[in-house]
Amino acid sequence: MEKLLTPLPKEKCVQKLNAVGDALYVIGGKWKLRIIIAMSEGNYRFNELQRTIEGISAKVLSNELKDLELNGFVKRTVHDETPVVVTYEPTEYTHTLKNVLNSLAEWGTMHREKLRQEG
Amino acid sequence: MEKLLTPLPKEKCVQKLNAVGDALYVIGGKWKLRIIIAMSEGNYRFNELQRTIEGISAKVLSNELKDLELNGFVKRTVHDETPVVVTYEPTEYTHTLKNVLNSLAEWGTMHREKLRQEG
DNA sequence: GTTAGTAGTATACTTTAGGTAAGTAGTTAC
DNA sequence: GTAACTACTTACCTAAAGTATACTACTAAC
Repeated sequence: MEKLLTPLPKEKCVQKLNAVGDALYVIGGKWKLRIIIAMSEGNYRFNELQRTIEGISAKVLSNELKDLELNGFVKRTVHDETPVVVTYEPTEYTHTLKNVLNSLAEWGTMHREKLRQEG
Repeated sequence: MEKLLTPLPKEKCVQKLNAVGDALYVIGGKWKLRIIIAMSEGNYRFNELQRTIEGISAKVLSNELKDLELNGFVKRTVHDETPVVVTYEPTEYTHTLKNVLNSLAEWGTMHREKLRQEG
């Protein structure tokens, strides 16, 4: 069996695998990236996020927000208003995900279109 | 509450959420992207993949490969050799994930480095 | 004959992610 | 007073994912 492509050295491959593994560890799962997108598009409040992200329950949203906050992607603020308002905002660090989000959204759009054409 | 950024219209946001949702539906989960990377780096055989991808079991690898084949990311070939050799190769369609994989690997590397510095 | 390699499958069990539904606590409007 | 909004929490359940070990069946080397 000959190789189909010139592969990177094994070490490089493992490095890439580890990098992607680290990324998935913090932003993997069904909801995290969607929450980040919804936040980045101006949805800052709990119920606003829940309404925007179709299918997510309050429990899951609550848990995921805590997780994202812990990992430095979300800043939670309780405002002194009445009724109480809580906002969740993307941090500076979240903006480093820009390329990831854009390439994923772009690919998803292309894939969706491909599926649509194939029926 | 004023908006922090000028958000896209709601419709655009939902479109982006759906696109990412579609993407995650086929390439989400703990292993699929790692398998695609390992394959793309010249690991074509079952045990070779299992050795390269740390932590994956034969059962999971077997299931994920079937899934990836079904979705058009993997071409499975049984070779007439002795002992029997089976190869799993990335398809043309898999190459459309290039940007996704690169941006994710790049971000993961950066994130890993950040974690390392923070201890 | 035994060890090691090829590529898996089978079985059984555990863990975790996520889903469902209801409840809590406070405020405001009618 | 009661309905509806805010932002959640709690308890329970299920299905998917993961772990562990053993097993098949074939070949080659020692």
